[in-house]
Amino acid sequence: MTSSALRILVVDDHAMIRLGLIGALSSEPGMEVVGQARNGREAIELQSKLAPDITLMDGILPDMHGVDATREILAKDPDAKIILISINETAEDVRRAMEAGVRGYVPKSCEQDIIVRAIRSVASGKDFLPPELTRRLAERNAIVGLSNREVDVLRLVAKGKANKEIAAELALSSDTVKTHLAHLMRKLGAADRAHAVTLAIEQGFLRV
Amino acid sequence: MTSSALRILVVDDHAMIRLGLIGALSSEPGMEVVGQARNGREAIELQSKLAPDITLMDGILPDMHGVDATREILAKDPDAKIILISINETAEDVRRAMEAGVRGYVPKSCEQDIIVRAIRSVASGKDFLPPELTRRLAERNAIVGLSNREVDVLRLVAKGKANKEIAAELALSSDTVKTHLAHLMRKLGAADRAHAVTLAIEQGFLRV
DNA sequence: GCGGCCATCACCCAAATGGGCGATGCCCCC
DNA sequence: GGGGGCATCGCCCATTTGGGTGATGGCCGC
Repeated sequence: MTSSALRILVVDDHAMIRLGLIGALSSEPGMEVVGQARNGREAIELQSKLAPDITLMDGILPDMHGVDATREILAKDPDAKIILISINETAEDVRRAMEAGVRGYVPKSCEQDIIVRAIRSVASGKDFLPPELTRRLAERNAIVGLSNREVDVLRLVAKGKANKEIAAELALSSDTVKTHLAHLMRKLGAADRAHAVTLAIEQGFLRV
Repeated sequence: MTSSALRILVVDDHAMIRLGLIGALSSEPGMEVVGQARNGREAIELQSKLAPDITLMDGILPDMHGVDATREILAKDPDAKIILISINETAEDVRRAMEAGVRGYVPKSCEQDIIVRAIRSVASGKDFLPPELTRRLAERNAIVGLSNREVDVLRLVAKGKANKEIAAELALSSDTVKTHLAHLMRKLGAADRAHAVTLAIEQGFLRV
C-alpha cells in the first residue's frame, strides 16, 4: 500500500488556496491531488465518488461549515480521513472539529511542511494536532466550557433578545434564563451581555 | 514601458496563499512576482527596497491590519499601487480600504482571472472594485454610517463597559454616552447593546 | 451514594439600560 | 441663512439587567 501515491481531495472555496495547496503538494513525492471541491455539497459528492485517502477540508465553505461537511462525510464513510484547514484557531473550534471526527487540524497560517507532515501522519493512522493547539485546548477546556443551554441563551442574546423573549423562545422561565446568563457571563469573564457576545465571538462559541 | 513585465510584491502571512498567488501569476505573461512579505513590517521594507509596480496586500496580517500597512506605504510613496485582497467583504471594510488609498479591492474568494484583471486594471491607472462591492458599498453607505464618536462608544460597549465607565474613559457625561448609544442602535437596527455588538462585528465596524 | 455539573425555577433589590423630549453650539453644504 | 448632521448635556421614567441566595431533580463518575 505504500507503493501507490496518497490520493488527496482538496476542499476550499478560495481558488487561490486550492492552487497553493496543489502547488505545495505537487512537489511532494507520493502525493497526488485527485479532486477539488469548492463547497460542502461538492465535497460530499466527490468524497464518495473518489474515495480519497485524505481530504483537506477548509473550515469555512460557502454552503456549510467545514465541520458539518465533515460530519456528513463521516456518517457515510466512517473511515474517511479528514484534515481541517482553518483560519480559526480558537480552542472551541478545535474542540468542535475533533468532536466531529476530524483526524487533523491545521491552521491556515502554517507553512507547507506542516501540511505535508499532517497528511503523512493522518495517512499512517495518527491524529495530527499542532502542539500549541493541544496545549491551548487543554487550558481552555479547563477554564471555560459553556453548556448547551448556555450557548442557546447566548446565541439569542447576540441577536438582541431580552431575557423575557429568550425565555419565550426557549420555553423557559425568565428566571432560568437569568441564571444561565449569570453562569455563562461568569465563565467567560464578561462584564455584561454585550461583553459576553464579544468574548463568545472571539473564542468561537458563536459563529460570526 | 509596456515592454517590461509588471513587478509584483505579494504580502500575506499564509504561505499557501502566497504560493497560490505566485502560481496563478506565474502562468500569466507579463507579470513577475519580485518579492514576498509575510507581515506589515516586511511589506513596508520590501516596498521601498523593491519599488514594485503592484502590491497585493492581504487584509489581515499578524502585526498590523493590511489597511494600516497600506497607509504607511502610501505615506512614504504616494504612487504605490496597492490592491487589497481580503476575506472580509463588508461595506465598511471596503470603505476603510478605499479611504486609505487602496487602488483595488479583491475578495479572497474570487477566481484567478479576477486578480489578473485587477492587476492589469490598476497597473494601467484604473481603480478596480468588483461591481457587487461597489453596489453594496453604495447601499450600505446610504443606510448606515456610524459617526466616529458612535464607533468609539461601540468599541467600549463591546468590551463590556457600562455607560458610566465609557463616559469616564471618553471624558463625557454619561448622558451623552446614552445619546450616542441610542443613535447607533437606531442606525444599526439593534435591539440592545449586545445586539449592536453582533451587528457591528458582522458589518465590519468593529474588528474581531 | 456522594459530590459535581447541569437545568430548572423563585425572590429580592440596587443599578443600569433604553426611550423620549428638549437644548446648545459647531460646521458644512446648498 | 437655513437645514442637517454631529457632539455635547440634561431630565424623566418604565423596564431590564445582573448579583445574591436558595431550592429541586437529573445525570455522571468515582
